[in-house]
Amino acid sequence: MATTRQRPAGDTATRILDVAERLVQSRGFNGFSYADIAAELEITTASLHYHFPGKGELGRALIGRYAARFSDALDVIDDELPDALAKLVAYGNLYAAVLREKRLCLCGMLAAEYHTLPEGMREAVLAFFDTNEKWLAHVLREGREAGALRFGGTPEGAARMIVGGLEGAMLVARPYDDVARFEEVVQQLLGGLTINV
Amino acid sequence: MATTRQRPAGDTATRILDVAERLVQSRGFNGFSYADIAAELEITTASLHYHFPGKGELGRALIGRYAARFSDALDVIDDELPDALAKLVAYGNLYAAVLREKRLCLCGMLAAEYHTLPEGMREAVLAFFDTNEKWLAHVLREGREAGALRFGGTPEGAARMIVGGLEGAMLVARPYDDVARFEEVVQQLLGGLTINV
DNA sequence: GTCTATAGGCAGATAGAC
DNA sequence: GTCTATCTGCCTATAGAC
Repeated sequence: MATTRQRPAGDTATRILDVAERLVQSRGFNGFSYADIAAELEITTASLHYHFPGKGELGRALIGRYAARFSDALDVIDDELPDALAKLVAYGNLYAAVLREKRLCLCGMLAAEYHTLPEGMREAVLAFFDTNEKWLAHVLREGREAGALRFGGTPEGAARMIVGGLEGAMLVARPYDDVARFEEVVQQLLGGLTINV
Repeated sequence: MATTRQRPAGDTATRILDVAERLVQSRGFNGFSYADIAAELEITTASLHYHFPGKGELGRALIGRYAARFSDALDVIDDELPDALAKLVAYGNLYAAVLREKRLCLCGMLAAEYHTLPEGMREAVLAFFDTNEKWLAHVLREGREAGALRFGGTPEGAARMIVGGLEGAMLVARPYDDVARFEEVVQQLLGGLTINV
């Protein structure tokens, strides 16, 4: 108990990012305003502009934090799970956890709004997908070489199918408020890659 | 040449829908305004409100027209193509045609913004997905019974994988402005359903 | 049907006091 | 760091003339 703490956890900038992140993932970047964040944190919009001068800066910070967190999760999966299929299942669970909070993947949402995003956010969205596809392609290649996975085409192609499949499954499942619908698709998707179909 | 025709095709309501449809599919429902449509058609926003009292009414009309057009396309596929795999390929081509115009599926875009949509639009979005999944499930079931397709799980589950996979592949491919990326995923996705993998 | 004019609200953003 | 106060612009929408 070194620091005197206000109601919610973290410093102001962190709390702003937390609220903004949830708003973007549930309503979209064009579906919320500084006023929404301010009201929830009981501060003024002027204070928000002190921490993040403009909405574009806030958006870039959001993607940066989200991508770093995701990247850490991939490292943990690599460290803790040996075989390829288990890694893919764990990867799918990352998405399922987001959907359970009635959110979309941050970058999936931003991909939909891509052409309206401020400069700087767009490149960050692409970098997120690039990182994910690269990680998946590596897992898929090793899995196929080890005889644990079977698929036609390149590992990169299969990686893009998985990213697209998971993003799309979230997109469609969320309006139904039905996580089972998502998990069913994941099973179908990964089942097509296992050796014993 | 019965009717005297202005510059663009169709009556005013149709032209409004055409422009609005493109704007929603490229920028999102929260990413355009009546002013955008008015400027493009060189009329005033007041005229827009004459044809569509509010943005919600416009949105509902957009989904209705889009769903009807899509449904017609499915009927054509049923009439013209006999075997299941050909139908699935044709189905994928419907999406590819949209992506080629740098758009998302109208209802895919609206699914992302789902929780910000006016009442009345949400149900229409769900109905669109329901229709598509039902059609796909029928094709998949018949294809499997005829020995043309092979997949684990239920036809409904496989149908949801296809809808999610196509929607997500579009979502991710569009920022890269790369239709080949989309087509690659479609091939991978449908390839997993054919008998000769 | 389309216009001018305008209402009323909310958006992102800034200056300057404390 | 957070506030009050304010600006400018855009948003959806309406009244009423033509």
